[in-house]
Amino acid sequence: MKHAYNVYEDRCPTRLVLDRLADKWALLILDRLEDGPVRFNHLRRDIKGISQKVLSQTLKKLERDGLISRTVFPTVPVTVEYALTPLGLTLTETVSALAHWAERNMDAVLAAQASYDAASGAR
Amino acid sequence: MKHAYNVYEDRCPTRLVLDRLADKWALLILDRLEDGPVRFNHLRRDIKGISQKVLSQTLKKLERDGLISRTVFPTVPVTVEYALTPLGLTLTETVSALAHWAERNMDAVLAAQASYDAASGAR
DNA sequence: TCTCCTAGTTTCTACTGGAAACTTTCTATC
DNA sequence: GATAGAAAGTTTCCAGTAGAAACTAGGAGA
Repeated sequence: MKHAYNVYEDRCPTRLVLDRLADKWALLILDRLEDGPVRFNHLRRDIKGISQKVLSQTLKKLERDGLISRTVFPTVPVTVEYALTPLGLTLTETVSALAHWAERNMDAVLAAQASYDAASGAR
Repeated sequence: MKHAYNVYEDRCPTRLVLDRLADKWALLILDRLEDGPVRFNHLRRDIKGISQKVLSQTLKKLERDGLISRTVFPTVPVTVEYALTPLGLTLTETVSALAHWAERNMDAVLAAQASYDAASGAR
């Protein structure tokens, strides 16, 4: 198994992937899809604060990268379902680890921010 | 163990943390610091393509969040060393998993992009 | 007929990223 | 003595992107 790729290199294509993953909304979408397929407006409602534009842009990018699939059902008002691909599935463990690290360590981060702000404010 | 925090909620402070971690440069910096303290210009040289402005901004934010520490040595031209804090250390496993997922799965992503572009280009 | 549902696109503004130049303090070199 | 270089940034400018809100389209239901 050769590892010709190196995230520290500029021109390296892994930078493009890292750019995609290093996106708050992309992480939340991937994490939300972990439990099964979800429709557009359902995602929109679940992921509080995301706009329709950014949701559709992000979904399109994730689909292009082969991380999620888009299935259209010709129902009455057309239904579109998004789901993780096998490739996307290999990512969710890492992604949810990141999201839940934030939940677990929130208190420590808030405390650090408070003491940092107190120190620089007193300057 | 209470989990009052939820990344899917808008106003939730975890969103702030997720915003910080969902940053290409922050991830690369944390990953680069995993092996020990590094100086400013050393980081700048190692992480190809980062600008001085963004490097200093990102370091400042990570320091504020308590993930890295900044130590100034009053040497001839002043030397500044950045290192992971214990809190930051708890993140590196996850962060490097993300960075190296990109390296491992690059080929699959590039293939997916190519077939996606071929399909939509033929439309 | 009026309104809501689906899944988006469009428009506008405000913020942020990246490139390049400038700052400051000291050492070493010509 | 003047010049250049290295450390760690800050400042300036421009372009691209995020977010908010309105608009599209084609039915279903009151």
